[in-house]
Amino acid sequence: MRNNEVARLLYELADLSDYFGDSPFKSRAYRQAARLLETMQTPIETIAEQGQEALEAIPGIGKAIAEKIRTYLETGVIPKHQQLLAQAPPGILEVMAVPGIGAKTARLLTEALGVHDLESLQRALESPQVQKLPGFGEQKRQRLLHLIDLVKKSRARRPLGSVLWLARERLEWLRHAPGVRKVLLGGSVRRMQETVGDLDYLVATEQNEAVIEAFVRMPGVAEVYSRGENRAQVFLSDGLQVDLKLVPLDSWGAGMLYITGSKPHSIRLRERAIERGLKLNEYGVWRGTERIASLTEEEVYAALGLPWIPPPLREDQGELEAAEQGTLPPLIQLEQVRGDLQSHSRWSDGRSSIEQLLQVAQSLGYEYLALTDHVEMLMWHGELREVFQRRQQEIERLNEQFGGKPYLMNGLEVNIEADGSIDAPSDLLRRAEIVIAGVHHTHGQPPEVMTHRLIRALEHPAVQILAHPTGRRFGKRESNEADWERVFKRAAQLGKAVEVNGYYTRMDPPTPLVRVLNESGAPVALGTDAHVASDLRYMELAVGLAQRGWLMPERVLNTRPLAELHAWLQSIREAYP
DNA sequence: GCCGTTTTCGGCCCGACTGTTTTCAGTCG
Repeated sequence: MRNNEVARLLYELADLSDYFGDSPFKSRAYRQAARLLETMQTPIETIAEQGQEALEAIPGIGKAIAEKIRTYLETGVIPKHQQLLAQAPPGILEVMAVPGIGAKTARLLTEALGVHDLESLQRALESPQVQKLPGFGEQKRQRLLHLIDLVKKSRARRPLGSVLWLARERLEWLRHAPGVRKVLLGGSVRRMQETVGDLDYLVATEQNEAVIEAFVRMPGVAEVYSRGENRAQVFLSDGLQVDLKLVPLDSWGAGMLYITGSKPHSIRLRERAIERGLKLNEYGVWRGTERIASLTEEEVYAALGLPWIPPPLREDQGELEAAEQGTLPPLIQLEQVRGDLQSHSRWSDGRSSIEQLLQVAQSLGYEYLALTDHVEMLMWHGELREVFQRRQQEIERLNEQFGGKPYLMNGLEVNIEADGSIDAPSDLLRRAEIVIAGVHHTHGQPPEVMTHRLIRALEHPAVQILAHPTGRRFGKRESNEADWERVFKRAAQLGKAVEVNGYYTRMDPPTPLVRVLNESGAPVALGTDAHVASDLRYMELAVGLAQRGWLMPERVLNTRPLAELHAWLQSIREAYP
């Protein structure tokens, strides 16, 4: 699947187009097409095979972009992109990535001072000549010098799970700051997007100055990028950007909508307002100078003729159409989850004891917890069957001691070998209460090979759940490629489940594939893949991801009471003598 | 560059902040 690489090129083309002063609507079109590609479930090459007309049929892609995509897939380059890249200074895209340097400023710096990358930008800013440029004063010079360091430090998006809980601590800190009436953590975090570029907070207040002052003095702030009456932006010492937006209390709902985004969702809503002779901004919905809605999100959506749309769906991925037709799905909720279907203890590579896992599961109010230690790692503790036996005894003892609250399931996670076979002996597979299978080595096989491998694993009679389907790890490994529609459909035919994995560096499958999984009809297992007891909190991430994939509670195994879950496991087990 | 039961031409979301400016362009979310 080459969607992401085509998208990256289109983003670059957009920046280059801005740099050379082309119409801003042209770069907007490039960026929209790029975003479209990133969120598409179907490989763009599959669509391109059906001809250029098929590409042009995608809304947002017209003749010119279709032609570029087709040429890229055939030749590996987009001529226009190559041409602009050759004409532009080599490192200009990283220069334009510095906050505060856009296309115009970059162009000016290049033409006047030969700036072509971060190094030459730094030298130019340290030289006296820069202040002779129009619009370049001492303040701007200092500010940009600071920001270069920040860019070098870290502007990459981070996994949601690595910032979510810290972001909430900051939320509580803000809640108690003087003058704060209401506070919300919005942006991609509220939408439960798998990665986060910055933190966005909304505060309702009548004391703007006091709140802004508290915000920029918050612990961990390294750099104040901007501060005004109604908003401020800072960078933390680790490079993370944090934005604050202030609204009056009576604009709370409109403000929530604004701070939550996503941008394409907001733009669609504003266009919708215009169609109705209205205007939408962060202060409300307006008919002329009269404000007709603003207090709650529900009210604002209603003024635009729509029901409230849950934040994880606000991506302009069909949610507005569904809302209009009244077909928004009732999404799975965290409170409906009765247990966790993947966890690891010290019996394999986990760092908590089974009892520690149990205690956290109990504090979460779970009915059950599946212990799914890696079968090949049990051997670290001795002879495989003997270890399995001792582990089973410990599980039974704890179930007795705690009265089955939560009930511990004696499960196993097994490897899917390169050819799709399963690495565990059949007698152990029969004794395990739940068996999940995942790819842990030989990643990156060709899609056809991986497709057969996963389908063969699903067809193994002992396998009940396909774990972390694509194998991606943020910052380490891209998703494996396969014909996911076929894999998930096969799972559905077999009545077997596919996992939505909430471990913070996995979040697997990615959102677009959760949508494919949703369409397939296969049962879904939510698992945290906990390796420490506290990791069990990642269930929230699994649920968020499931919501982004439009999953409804009845599709999710974890919403079932233990007896029903056992019945489902048994129904699959019966085919395995 | 895309798009169209008002349009195939003329639109394309809306507002805040910065820095330097004698009223605003550039940038960003």
